[in-house]
Amino acid sequence: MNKRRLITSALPYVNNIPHLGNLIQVLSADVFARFCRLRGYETLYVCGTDEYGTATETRAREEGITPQELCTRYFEVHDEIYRWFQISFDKFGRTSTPEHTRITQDIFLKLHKNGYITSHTIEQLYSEASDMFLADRYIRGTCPHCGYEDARGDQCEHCGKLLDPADLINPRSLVDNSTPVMRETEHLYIDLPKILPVLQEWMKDAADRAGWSRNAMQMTNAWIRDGLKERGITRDLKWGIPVPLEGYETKVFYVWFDAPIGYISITATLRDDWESWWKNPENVELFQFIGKDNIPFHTVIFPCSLLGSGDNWTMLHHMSATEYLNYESGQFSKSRGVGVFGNDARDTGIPADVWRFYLFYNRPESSDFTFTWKDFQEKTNGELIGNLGNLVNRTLTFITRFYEGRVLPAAITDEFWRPIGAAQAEITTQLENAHLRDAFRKIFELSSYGNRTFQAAEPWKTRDTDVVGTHQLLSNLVHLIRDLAILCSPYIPATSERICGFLGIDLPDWKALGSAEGITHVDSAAILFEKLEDERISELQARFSGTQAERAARDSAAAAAAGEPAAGEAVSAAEAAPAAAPADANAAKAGAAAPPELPLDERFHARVDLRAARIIQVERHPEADKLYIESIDVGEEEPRQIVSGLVPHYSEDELLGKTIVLVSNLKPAKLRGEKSQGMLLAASAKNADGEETVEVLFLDDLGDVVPGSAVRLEGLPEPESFPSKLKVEDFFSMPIRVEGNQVMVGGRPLLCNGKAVRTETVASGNVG
RNA sequence: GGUGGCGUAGCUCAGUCGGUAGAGCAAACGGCUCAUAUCCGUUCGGUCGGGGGUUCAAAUCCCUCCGCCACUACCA
Repeated sequence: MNKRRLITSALPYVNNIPHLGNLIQVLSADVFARFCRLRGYETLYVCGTDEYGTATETRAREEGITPQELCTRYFEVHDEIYRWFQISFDKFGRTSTPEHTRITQDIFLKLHKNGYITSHTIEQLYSEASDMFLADRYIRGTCPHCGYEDARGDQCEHCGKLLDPADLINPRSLVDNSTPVMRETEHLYIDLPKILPVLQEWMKDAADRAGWSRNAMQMTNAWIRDGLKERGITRDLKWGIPVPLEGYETKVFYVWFDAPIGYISITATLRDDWESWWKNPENVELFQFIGKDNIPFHTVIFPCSLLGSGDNWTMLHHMSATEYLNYESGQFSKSRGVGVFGNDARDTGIPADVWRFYLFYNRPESSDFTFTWKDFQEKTNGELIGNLGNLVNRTLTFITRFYEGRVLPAAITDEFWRPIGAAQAEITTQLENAHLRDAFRKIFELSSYGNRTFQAAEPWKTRDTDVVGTHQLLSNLVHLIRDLAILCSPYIPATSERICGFLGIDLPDWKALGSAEGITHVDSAAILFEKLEDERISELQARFSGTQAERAARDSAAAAAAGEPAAGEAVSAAEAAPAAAPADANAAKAGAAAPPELPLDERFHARVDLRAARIIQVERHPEADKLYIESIDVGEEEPRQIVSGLVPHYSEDELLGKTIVLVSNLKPAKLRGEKSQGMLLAASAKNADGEETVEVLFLDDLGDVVPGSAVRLEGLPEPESFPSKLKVEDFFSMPIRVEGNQVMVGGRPLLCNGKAVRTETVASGNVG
């Protein structure tokens, strides 16, 4: 009677390592799949790496290996991480398989046959030398905006502007160094507007039947309301699925078209009867677990591909779209390497079940959630250990110690079990709806109920006066623990198995809930989890702060600066905060409320994040007389661009290679069209004739100043974080003075590397 | 710029169809000793981002402003 359940989680792009935020989707589907199996549904959970596309092709080219080799390498990284987290895939596959090619081409050909494919001719750069069209990234040339000579075709790394490769001056091919020419090329498009009526027909009952999350509905409706457009589905690449159509032999499908088809093809690599899952809507329900950034692809584009093919596909039933997991005061970021990644979680030595516990206890189900190490510690110690772990431990040790481990049969009493039955029914319903977090919290309420009962009955007092009654109470609790093991097992499977081991049973299925049979004896009991101690948490928090590049820099700096441990500490603490710039609510409130009351020096210190930075490139602003555009190294992964009005005062050579003081958390601005991510500090004074003297604050005389080092006021503690987008007015409202060649704010000298920042020519004046 | 989201207790988050603002943690106090300094109970704590509107009644619906985030755009 029950339908079979087909479960997917979003295919991770193979090119990078998943962080905790990404893992939530995979883990969510895992919990749901484990629950479905325990409830007796015939269940299939598939996932795998999404491998085709420009990103992997380019990366492989850079590393001098084939895309397939690159993908295999990364596939193994993914695979290993998911294994460590005990994800119970029926199949974790990949998209670079013959099955994938076959099914993708089949769907395409049917779309084509049904008139849902159009073609348009566009102009694109072409390499005559290599006889191929060039993807945007394979072209470099001079940026028309900033004059940078090595700008990439899709975006200039120097000024950050998005480019059309056709705009590049003197374009050249990265493949063969030839000069590409414009040539017409024809690309295929999927005609979404034409499929729309079919989509709407399907959506009419699909969405409310399965209760899509609100954000999924909103986004989908907004998409459709704003009008669907034809979307290009081909690219002039090699690493992809060939387009099986005459005249398109040199093209492949664009990765977003084939990626979701991976769900299907990966199933096909697992079993020959894959169509009994994917072309069987009468008997199969499809549950998809994704992040909210992926919603339209799964509710609009992919369904359109399937519907347009005309086959009788198993369509999306339930859509579970999680919100974002943020990290400490910022966001997880793959590109910047901020946060805790799958391999990091493993390297902490904290067991997978503890991570699973925390991620589900706080699953961002209806709004974003912020991961903090402190909260991780509190929830683990308080809830997982203090509540569940303690109930298991106190009950089992009690029954072992005072009853030789014997458990009474038929220990059911209505008073004890009725609330449990009600709670279990609720938990089951919530799990059916994939409300994984609410269900999990309810399970912990049930555990708390056990602790409360234990406490109220005071068996340590009654075991002599009411021998049988007390033994019965404990037996009841043992059966409750058995139930908790069942309920928890989708979330923390290894722990459930251990608990069952204590009880001398195999993990029962869902039907065993509420029964008093099956347990006669407690075999053993052991501590389930180690507490997370303060020192360990502080250590992890420090270790995983900042970007991965900063972590590496910190490690090497720590090694180098062995003689100055204190300074090393200060630097690492300083780097931790500003990298994760976006201020959390607390910091924002504090920042807004505090300044007027604080004296100038403290206010400045709390708000302005000054950094040492090295000028690595200087050039004139093409559209301004006084402005230089500098590229500077602030110890971050990417150099920053700043613009400063120093042309009348300094030549390019006088600036190049120098180390300056940067206001690093200034809100970025555009000066004459050029992005400026910060401001360098310079002192100025007027001489007797009214002429202005300007002196940039150089740090080169202060010894080896590492780019990115903090520049701080003397004698104030390092702030925990800074405002991320300090307004210019704010900054200028806090005057920096030079007095006696010493740079001061509110009477306090400015230090870098433990030495005072000094001027040479400007003995007194203002800095700005 | 467009689209969507978010802003609720010190912290992290719930709050359904408009009907007396909730939980957990933290803090303070009390109790217990089977248990990993664990557990149980009590208390404290909010101008629901600001302002306006609709309504007998607004965290909830409408308008507007502020702040933050994501996606997107030949915006700079």
